[in-house]
Amino acid sequence: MEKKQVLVIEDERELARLVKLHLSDAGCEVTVAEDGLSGLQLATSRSFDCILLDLMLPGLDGLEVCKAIRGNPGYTPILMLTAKSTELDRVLGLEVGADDYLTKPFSVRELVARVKAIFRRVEALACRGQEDEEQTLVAGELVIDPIRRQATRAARPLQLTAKEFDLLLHFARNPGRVYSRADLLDKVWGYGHGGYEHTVNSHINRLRSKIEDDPANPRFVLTVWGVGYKFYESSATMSSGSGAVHISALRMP
Amino acid sequence: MEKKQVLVIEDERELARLVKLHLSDAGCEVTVAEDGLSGLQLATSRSFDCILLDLMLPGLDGLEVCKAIRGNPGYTPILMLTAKSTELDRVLGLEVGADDYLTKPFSVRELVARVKAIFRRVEALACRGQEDEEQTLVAGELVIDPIRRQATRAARPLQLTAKEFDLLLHFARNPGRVYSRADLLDKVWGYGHGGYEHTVNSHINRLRSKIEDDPANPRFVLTVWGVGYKFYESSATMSSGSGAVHISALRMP
DNA sequence: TCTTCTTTTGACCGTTCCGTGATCATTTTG
DNA sequence: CAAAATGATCACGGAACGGTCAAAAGAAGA
Repeated sequence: MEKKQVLVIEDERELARLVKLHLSDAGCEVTVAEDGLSGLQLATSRSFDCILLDLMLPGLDGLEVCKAIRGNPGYTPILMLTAKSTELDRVLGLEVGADDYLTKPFSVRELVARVKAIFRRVEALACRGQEDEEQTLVAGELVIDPIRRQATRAARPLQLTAKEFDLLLHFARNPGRVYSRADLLDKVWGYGHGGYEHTVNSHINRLRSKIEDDPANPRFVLTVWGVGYKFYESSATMSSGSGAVHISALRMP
Repeated sequence: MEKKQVLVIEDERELARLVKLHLSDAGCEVTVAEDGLSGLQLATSRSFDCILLDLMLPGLDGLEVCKAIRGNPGYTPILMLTAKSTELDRVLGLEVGADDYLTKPFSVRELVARVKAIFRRVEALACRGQEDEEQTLVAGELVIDPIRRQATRAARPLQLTAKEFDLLLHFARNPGRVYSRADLLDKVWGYGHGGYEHTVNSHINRLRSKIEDDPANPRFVLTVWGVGYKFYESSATMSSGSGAVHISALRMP
């Protein structure tokens, strides 16, 4: 499984550093924003698996940031960090759409535990607890089952060849990420394969003809001019999500 | 690999002796200080790879020592030893800049494991570079994601060509720094590209037309007359200053 | 071995993008 | 204030790139 992407919006540098350190230890890829605005912009510009949000921020307030994030499509769990533990804050935080809540001072250990708990909850809902390698992937109306090596579109099974399937699987496991042809030759064909990069073209072409409605205007496998290809990344579905899981059930009681 | 230098600041002689023994076994060079003041003096007079610091010390308190060490230049990981696990470790993690903490009683085995973990982190940090390469950058309302090769302004994705994106990425990674056209040709086009410097003009122009509100009065890519170009540097005025982004603008289209 | 399916290679065409030159605007210098 | 130097803007042609299709080469199965 890819590293979990965590966004930390926190202006106290020392705390941010510490949190980043320990979340990295826990196997997360951490991005830090030091004020509300840049945090909000990051959150709306790309997808994360979890957002840690300080309530007290310079400039744009944490509550505002939270509201704004929730105003956008897609659902990312938000863990709020607050200075005071008054009932008002708590209610406010949850009302605005935070999933969990932590009051300062807290131990970093506890914070990491809460983040992990969030991931557990997401996985319990989204996945069926299978091995990551065997995880069935969903992207829009595409479903890719690595075990059966079977992909379907809108419940209709697709007749993909081995390379086509490997290609699609690799893309679907890394949505949004841009790969050069050389990268793809390495990852899908295997390292040190002296083949022509043009070969990739051909396979992309045939893959598109099978999975796209209109291969000339692809919706899944997109061309990045002068660089390579990338797979469509839906901001509305979760990275590991099976279908459009609406996670209001993720809220803590 | 050279032996790691560890400083142990601990007044209980028996514990200090035990810790020293096991850390030496683990291949560390251990120095012991028996009170806060001498520990602090040692920590500031020469460099260590890691500091074990007891919270309860005669004379100068552990917290004070930690703060004092952090007040000095340089960064040494600090592992704190605390007596009770209730309020203390919470305060610890936040207020002062400890990297990790252990609550007494602890097994020496665990302590050694923690110290090793700290060294792992430091090393991972040192031979890092990939993470920085992949870091998403934020500059005002611009967000630049190298992995996806996608830049957004106020959550709206920008359609940049390969060269335009590379140019922007190079600028964003070195904000405030002035580059001559020749520099940019070297860095973005590649060393030994016999092209005209005027080419850079053209690309800057096109880039501006895509990322600037008013390309004639650019806010991101600035001209330095007679020299070249530089990227805007966020200053203290950034969060509230000219980059007045309305939150409503951060709604996804 | 033969057949069939898959993969690779090659050739052609359309599109996009980059580099260049000409021209206009702005700043600096004398 | 004028001339010179530098930068901005724009349009165009060529080159690089990607898409497409078909044929050749290779692999798998009967």
